[in-house]
Amino acid sequence: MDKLDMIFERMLSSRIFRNREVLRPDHVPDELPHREEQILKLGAILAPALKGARPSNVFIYGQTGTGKTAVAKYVLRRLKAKAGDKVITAYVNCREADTNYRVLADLCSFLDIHVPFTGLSTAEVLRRFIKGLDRKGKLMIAVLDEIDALVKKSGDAVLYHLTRINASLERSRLSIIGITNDLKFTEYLDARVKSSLGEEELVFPPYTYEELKDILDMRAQEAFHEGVLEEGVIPLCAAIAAKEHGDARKALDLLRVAGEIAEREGATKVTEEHVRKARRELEKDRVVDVLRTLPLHSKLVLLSVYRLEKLRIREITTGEIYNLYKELCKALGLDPLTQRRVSDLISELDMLGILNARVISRGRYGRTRRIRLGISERSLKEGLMEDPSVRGLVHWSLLSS
DNA sequence: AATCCACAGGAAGTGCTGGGCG
DNA sequence: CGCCCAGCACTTCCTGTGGATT
Repeated sequence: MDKLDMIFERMLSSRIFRNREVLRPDHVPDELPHREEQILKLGAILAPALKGARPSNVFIYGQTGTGKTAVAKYVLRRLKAKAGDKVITAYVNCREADTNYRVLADLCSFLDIHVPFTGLSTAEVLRRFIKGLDRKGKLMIAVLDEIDALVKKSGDAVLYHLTRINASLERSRLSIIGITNDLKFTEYLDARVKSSLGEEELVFPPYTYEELKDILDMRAQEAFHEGVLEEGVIPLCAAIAAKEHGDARKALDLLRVAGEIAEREGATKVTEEHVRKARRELEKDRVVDVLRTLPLHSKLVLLSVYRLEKLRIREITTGEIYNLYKELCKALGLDPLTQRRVSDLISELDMLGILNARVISRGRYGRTRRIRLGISERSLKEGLMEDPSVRGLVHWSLLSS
């Protein structure tokens, strides 16, 4: 091995990580601690598939990072291993495929049916799906993950059709596993869909602090070299995640990023300080990432809020923002959007946590929203500076009066 | 008790994109 | 080719409202 090889080799062979992939959020491990009960229950529900019978539809509830997706994927994998070609398993993330059309198109792809990503009517895609599935003469088990996102955005029409599809199938059958982290969302569902989809229900409780520690311990053995984690690291990750509704994904993210930071610094050990840095970095990355990809007019709205805060305006309202926003548009030679639209943009920014907007009534002086910035000045600048069309305005906003 | 502000936020419609079908 | 479709960003028009002021 020559010197160059050694440089490459040092890069390649991490002193920290053995295999960081097992800390990634979409990794499904061979063992899921503290989910035995859910695994067995889901397995029991799906077991009839082995004899060619149609399992009941299942509804899975639980907060983010409680293992819903991992358990569903895990059980399906095991089932598939036993059943072989007799069953077709499908997984659709409804946050990504968040329209009726796309969900159906995604399902079709598991049957090797090509559908264009636009152009057909939804009814036509449904027809093709039914025809394609029936031709297979098999059972299909379809996981619809984050199903609440679909229903909130596009209604339950597709779910209605999918739950009734078995009536139109002669040789095949379809079972649906719906996953949601929003417990209240079934209120939006048609009663028939609700009862059909909820033939069986599974609840995933949040992980406790102790359980999170177990999960991290197990994964850390695979992910890190021996002895690189300082003693308090895993407890700290678990404690932070336990506070946020027992979110295992968060715990794993913290551990992974802490490791990455340690590696970048050339440290030989991962310390609690690395975890604290990781926490800050994860939060900042999230915000900056959202900011960067914001449409231009949302950025201008945001800059207006920023400017008004700089001017120490006591109560920033929709109207004040709109006035300033119009000026920014003029300065850039853009046609301003209507106030109605800007009001919606403010709501979107509120939902992203970038702004805090609260409806208040000032009596005689009307009903409006009081709006404040929900992120640090540093994140805001970092997120907006690289957009050439607003960079100048960021500087301008810094000047007072 | 009535008024009225400054909007919130629903409903419906428009124009455009990117694609299909016959 | 002309027409249709879904989705999106946006506009237009609208009704509703909490509470300080009259």
